[in-house]
Amino acid sequence: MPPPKKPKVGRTSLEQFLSEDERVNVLHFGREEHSSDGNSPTASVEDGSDGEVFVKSEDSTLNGTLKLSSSDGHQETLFQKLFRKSQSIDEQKVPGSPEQDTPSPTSSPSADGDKIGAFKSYQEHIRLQLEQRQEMAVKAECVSPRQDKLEQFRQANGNAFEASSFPGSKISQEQGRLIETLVASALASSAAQSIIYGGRPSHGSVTAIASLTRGQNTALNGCNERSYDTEPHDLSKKQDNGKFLSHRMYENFSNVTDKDRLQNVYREWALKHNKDYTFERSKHYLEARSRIVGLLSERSTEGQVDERSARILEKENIVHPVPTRYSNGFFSHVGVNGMLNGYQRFEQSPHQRDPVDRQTAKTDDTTCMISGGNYMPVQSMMPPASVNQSPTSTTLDHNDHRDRYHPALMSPHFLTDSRRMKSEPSHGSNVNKLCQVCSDNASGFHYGVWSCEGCKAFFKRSIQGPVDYVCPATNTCTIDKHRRKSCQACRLRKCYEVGMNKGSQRKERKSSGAASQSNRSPKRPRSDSGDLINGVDSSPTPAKNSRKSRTTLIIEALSKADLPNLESYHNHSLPPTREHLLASFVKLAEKELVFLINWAKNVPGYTELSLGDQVHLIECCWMELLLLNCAFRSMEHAGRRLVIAPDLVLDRQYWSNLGMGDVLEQVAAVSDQLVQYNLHKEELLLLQATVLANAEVRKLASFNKLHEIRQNILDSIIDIAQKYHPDNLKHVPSLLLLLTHIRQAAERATSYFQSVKSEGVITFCDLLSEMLDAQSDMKKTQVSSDVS
DNA sequence: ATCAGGTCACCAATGCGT
DNA sequence: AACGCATTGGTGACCTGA
Ligand SMILES: [Zn+2]
Ligand SMILES: [Zn+2]
Repeated sequence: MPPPKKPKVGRTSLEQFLSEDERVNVLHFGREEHSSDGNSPTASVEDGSDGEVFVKSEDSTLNGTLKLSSSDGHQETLFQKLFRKSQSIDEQKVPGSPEQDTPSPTSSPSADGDKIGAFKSYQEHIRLQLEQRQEMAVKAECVSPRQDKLEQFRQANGNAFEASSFPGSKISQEQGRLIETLVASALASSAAQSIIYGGRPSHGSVTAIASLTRGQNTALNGCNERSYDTEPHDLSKKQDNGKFLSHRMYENFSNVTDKDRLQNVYREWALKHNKDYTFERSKHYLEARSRIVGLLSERSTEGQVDERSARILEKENIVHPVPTRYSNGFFSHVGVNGMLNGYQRFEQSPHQRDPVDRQTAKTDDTTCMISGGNYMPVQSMMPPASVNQSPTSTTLDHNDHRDRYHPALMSPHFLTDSRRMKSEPSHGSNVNKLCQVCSDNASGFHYGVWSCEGCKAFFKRSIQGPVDYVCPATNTCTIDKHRRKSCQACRLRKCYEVGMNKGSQRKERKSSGAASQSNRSPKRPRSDSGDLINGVDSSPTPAKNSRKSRTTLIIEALSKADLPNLESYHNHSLPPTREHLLASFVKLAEKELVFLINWAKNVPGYTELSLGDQVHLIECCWMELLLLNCAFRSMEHAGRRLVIAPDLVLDRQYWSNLGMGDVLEQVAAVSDQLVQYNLHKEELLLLQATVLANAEVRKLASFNKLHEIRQNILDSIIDIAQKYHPDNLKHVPSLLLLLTHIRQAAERATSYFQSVKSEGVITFCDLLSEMLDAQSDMKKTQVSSDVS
């Protein structure tokens, strides 16, 4: 028996994803309604004497970090332009914020002076602030702090913006469009940083950036009739519980231990004195992420990433941990009695899995636990190191060999099931065609893919009835002719991965057969196109045409990997309590995650990023993508219902049952906006890709590549918007603005998941746990590496 | 001819009784 | 513990109809 898995105790909630800076900032934001004295040491957006708006901060390094974090250095300038006061952000003015009540470490003892003294005084400064805010929060009432704050700000500054605000203003349409675009990009970037820095090693810029976000949003409120807000939904509806981010964060923050606090403070301080800070990962980064690495490393249809990841894995000597326990819920739908022929229930006897399908069955005395390696073929890209040699494993079931063959003894004789000899496909057109799922001989073009009878039937069953497959290993099982029965989950995943689709019919395939060489139609529905477009760098062609065609290729690639709408199999006979809903929710999230990771591999260029970067991006944005998809699915309900899954549509009244009512409100509001923008499916695909490509702004190892990907996707978005919304110049920026809300919602949701996980009531599967732990792990390692 | 969907022999796994 | 038997449910070759 595998040892029971220790529940990983993480930090409990939002604090997990907020840097000290951001906490402080938001806390302060919440506080200001009560103390309008403006005695604010944190950064905030304020109007200057003549309508000028600038960012002030306690932090003298603010401007430096802003520059550092905005990759091209344009945003500050653009932001200034937005408010027509190009001189507004004055580098000299910012640090010396006159309201500062405590000297900041950078303003008094300089970096070259007594650093320890500086640190201590800064530490003390933070401590005082914390105490102050704790007091303030106790006094705080159940009023939406930000709403008041915004209203206050609006009243104070409305005129300044209205003077030349759009619409119906003196500003030309082009100017208006430009401003919108700039705001959108600035927002997207700042929000990106907010979440990233929030969950990870903090950075001095986050305060300013968070403020920028809010400031811009608020400013926009004054400018734009669409009335964007820091909340896309009606804040007045939320006054009843009054649990806004700031308050909740305060609650969580006040639980941070002194040790954590000091660590954060030190980290912050260290970072502030290191302007050349670059984003680095621990060398054990990938080790702690075996599952996502496994998924990312799995042989894709194009098989590009595999050699590299294999090398990395080998170098890092990654051993896939044995999955110890899975949520019982995952098996609750496996048949009436939980019986599962050919796929033994893992929770009961993982070691009894069909020995035929084990690559390493010959080591059955030591290796019988299921691990990713067990299912890897020798020629698999997964290195041998991934085979778990856990001594804790039990023995294989030898009684069940019967007519089975040993993989090591594979021979044509063994490979043929004598009882069920398949008659060879006689028709000439299918000859040479292999099943794209299992490489058996394809019997035809089924569900949009060349596939064998078995995979066709398997997919048919999967889309017909409720299925709830869970991979007992690491979602990296090899699916081939002989092992396709080993793991239903991976088989189904592979089906989707190669493009199987219920609705897909073969259309323009007239001249099948021998004519395959001659008609090189640009629409290559299958894998060969993947290889072409996965390299974003296209051959030198006329710019316009290549961009157009690139858009087509990108959209084709994204469509091919489109995320399926997975069923939740929520038991509707159970009362819609928090636990039951959450259990289904979490279960669904894990399944979606698997598809998500495979989806990402189809984003053109993604697999060319370093493996570490791939992991990092996914970790940053997985929840965003899930929520964005949810918003899209829910479009037909106009914000009143959320389609968590096709079989789980939640009415608004139940949203709070999940304990994340605010998150769902946000998602629903975004969904509603998507309806207004008449979002097309192709646009969604590109937005998803945008979220992924924009998940990190700091210099990753593959920074240039990522930048290139991002640019290409943005080009495509613009192209598509012109196609579907030629009249609406604001369409693209509007969509990008919505992403900021999605990011915020995702931030909240992730935090909430984290706290749910730490409660221990609901079992989180390993992949999800890994994702949730990623932030805190990275935080820790970063802190230690910073300190050292 | 092609393909989605149905059919059913076959098989593995399990539980129960002897 | 070993065995036979019944039951359940996944698999895939084959069938059917559009
Ligand atoms: Zn197949
Ligand atoms: Zn699997």
